[in-house]
Amino acid sequence: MNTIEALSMEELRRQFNRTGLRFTPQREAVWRIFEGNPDGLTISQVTVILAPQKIGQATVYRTIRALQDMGYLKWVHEQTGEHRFVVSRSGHSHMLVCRVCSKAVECSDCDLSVLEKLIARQTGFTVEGHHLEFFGLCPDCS
Amino acid sequence: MNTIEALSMEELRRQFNRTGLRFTPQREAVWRIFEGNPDGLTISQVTVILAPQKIGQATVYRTIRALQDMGYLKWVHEQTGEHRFVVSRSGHSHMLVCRVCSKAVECSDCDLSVLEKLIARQTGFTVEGHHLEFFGLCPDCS
DNA sequence: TTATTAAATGATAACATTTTTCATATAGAG
DNA sequence: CTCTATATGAAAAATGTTATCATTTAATAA
Repeated sequence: MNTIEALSMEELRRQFNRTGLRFTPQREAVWRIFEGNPDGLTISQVTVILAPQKIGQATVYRTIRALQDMGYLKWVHEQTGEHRFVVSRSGHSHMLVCRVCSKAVECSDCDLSVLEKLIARQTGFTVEGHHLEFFGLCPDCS
Repeated sequence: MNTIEALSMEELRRQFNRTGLRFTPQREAVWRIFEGNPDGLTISQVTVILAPQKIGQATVYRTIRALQDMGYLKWVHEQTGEHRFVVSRSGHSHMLVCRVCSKAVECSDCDLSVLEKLIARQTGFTVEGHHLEFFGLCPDCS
């Protein structure tokens, strides 16, 4: 579903540097965790995984926020209300989450522009964007 | 936008009782707060408003959760990450939130069924539902 | 390479949010 | 009116997030 090729570490470093941020071993470690877990992780999960490497939770929070700001991570809602963060390879996209196994896939060809125009006309709002999340059952859990 | 008539207190009481829950003065007070604030409130705002009436925050939490489970409240994201709860009078609907003044309106004629079918075909998922939130500028803030 | 410096780190504290506990009160049913 | 399971409120506990600050270090430029 509209997947662009994997991001190289050097590319990611450039993305960080472009905005005046530094690409540290800790940040690389956080990114690797997400790359290795396509269905996403909560902040607390990442914190636990990286604790043995002595990477503090403050760093995890800061890095996830940075990756999110750069558009490399998207979040979806957990049933618990917690946020789970998932790697996003396409630009703007929506998440589709399995209610049972929490598998998450990205779908980016969902065109809501027609809907946005309709809503704009009906409400008088200037619609700037949206957050859309689908949930259901993945093929394995169906 | 597809608004059904206001919910009477007796009706709300029946809804509570139907699920084995009790309709208490505290729960009525919480509901009244939401009815009087169409743009919604965060939990902490409700807590502050009801503090003089000596309604504990635990009760606020419990009541909001119940109202949410019954479908009478929907939440939208605050820029802070906090949830703001808004009365929902139509069955399924989407929220449209102003980035500046936080005005929130509901729009329920957004038909995503076509999109859901498309996604189902592309991913193999059984799509059960979605959460959709629009944001932008309300007419006053444009 | 090396020096410089602004940003990042991690430990801790501070803060905020949410849930639990439990003795007491009370809504709803009979 | 009585009875009982549920709700309440106050406080504590648990959980989640942000801020602080001395120290380290990535990136830049000499």
